[in-house]
Formats: sequence, C-alpha cells, structure tokens
Amino acid sequence: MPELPEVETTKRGIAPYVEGRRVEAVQVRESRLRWPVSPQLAQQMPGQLIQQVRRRGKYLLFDTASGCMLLHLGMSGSVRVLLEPRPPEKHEHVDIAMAGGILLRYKDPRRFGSLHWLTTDPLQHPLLASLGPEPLAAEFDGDYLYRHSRGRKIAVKNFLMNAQIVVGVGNIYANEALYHAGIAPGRAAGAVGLQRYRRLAAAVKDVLQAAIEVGGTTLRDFTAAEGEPGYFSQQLYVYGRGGEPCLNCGALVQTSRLGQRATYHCRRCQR
DNA sequence: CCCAAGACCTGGCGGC
DNA sequence: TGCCGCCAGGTCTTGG
Repeated sequence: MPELPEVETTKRGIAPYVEGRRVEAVQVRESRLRWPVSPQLAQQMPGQLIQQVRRRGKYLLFDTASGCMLLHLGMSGSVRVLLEPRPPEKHEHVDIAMAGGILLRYKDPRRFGSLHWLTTDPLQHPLLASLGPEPLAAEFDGDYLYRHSRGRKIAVKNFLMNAQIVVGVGNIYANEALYHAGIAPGRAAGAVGLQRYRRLAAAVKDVLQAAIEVGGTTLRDFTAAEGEPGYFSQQLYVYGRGGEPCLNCGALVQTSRLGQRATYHCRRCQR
C-alpha cells in the first residue's frame, strides 16, 4: 500500500501515542518478513522509552536511548494503535505493548515489510546509507535531477522511482508527477532537459504534498476498533485510468509496462 | 557502473 | 461454487 504520503500519515497518526511512552513488551508471532525480524527486538526494546518517530523515505524509525526500531511497510503493511486489547487476527505479526495499555500492532499480509533493531546509527545502516534525498527537501530540485540523469538511458519513470536518486516516489506518484510535468514516462532520463526536470521536481513535490495533506484531513483513525485505514481518496489524473479520457485533452490514457510496473500516460499531453 | 529481470508473498478479481 | 491466471501501492539481488 504505502507510498511516501501513506508512511508520513502513519507517522503522524501514531506519533502522539508512542512518543514519550515506554515499551513494556514486544511479541513477534511471525518473524518471516522480508528479512527475519531482529531477535534482539523482543529482547532489547522492552523497558526503552520511545523518544521520537522519524521517517526516512518509506522507512519509519523509532528512536530509543539504546537502539532504534526500523520499520518498513513493504507493499501491504500497516500499523495501528489499539487502546483496548483484541486478539490478533491473521497477518497481524508483531505487537509492541506500551505503558498505559497502548498497543502498536503491525500487520502485513504479503510480508514484504521489515522490522530491524539497530544499535548503531540507523542512517548508516546499509538499507538507508545510500538513499537519495527526500523529495520534499530543498536539495531535491530540477538541477539535481538533471545532473544525475546525464548519460543515462533508463526510462525517466524508472529513474524517478530509483531510491538512490530520490526516495519515496512509488508507482502511483511517478505516473502522476510525469503527467503533471508533461513528460512521457518511457523517455530516456538522459534525454530530458533541465527545464523539464524543473517541472518534474516541482510536480513530484506538489503531488506528494497534496497527498500528505489529504491524508492529514481525511485522517484515518489509527485507533479505530474496526476497519482498515483507507487509502487516500485522492485526485489521480492517470494512475489506474487506462482507456479513460485524459482529464486535460480527452485523449485516451495509455497503459503500458515499464520495469514490470503498470504505467499510464497521455500521449498528447506527455512527450 | 548501468540496466532489465527475477525474486520474495498473499489475496482479490475476472474468466471459464 | 471452484480453479486458474493475472494483478497489486516495494525494493533487494542477480546476471548480462
């Protein structure tokens, strides 16, 4: 599920419940995630105070004085806060029980997510060390994209989805941002000029920011007793709209595959 | 180094 | 209703 806006919304939703709270117990019912859940998590996290929750790309970091829990939601992961005890359902793999009877529960049907317990600088961990800049940071701009794309033949959509270039741009927002920037997704990254990259960087920021804001207002209740936090009811211009008219020019939205991912674009508006 | 394809895993959907 | 193939919001690993 999660692209960057979903992860950011999750962070904002759970932070008030976990920051400043002490972990009492960690229960791992299924440790076979993308990587085995760190055995140290259940041994070392209890007793620790969660100082803050941070986000880096699509990772969430839970800082304590003695270590950091690194969480990725993969394709189908979610976390929620339970205020009342409730038996775990299928795919609810991990519980972080905290003071005051508050429970953080991790669910991930496809098990593409991950949970690590790190005792050294988490940003130096191999999974995080070579990540590109945050898309909403000032350093991510058209000049940055232009510089890093010179000489590269990869399709600009795949270039944009490369976390070493920029984090947090998944399939939905790559499709949407390219549409708003008027760039055909299959064009070679090295063949896109500076002005167009400036439009693209701006579109990435706009589209992510708008989705985060919708996430904040639609706000899903992370403590609701039932029902999954829904996906953003967002304004998608091309994603999932293959065969339907372009909202700008009326031409039919094209469906294709790039890097084995569903790709949508308007041939008239994107060149 | 760069790039495309394969891998991991489960569930939902459409078609027969 | 049942089975089958295909699809899905991610990203690391492999091989050319």
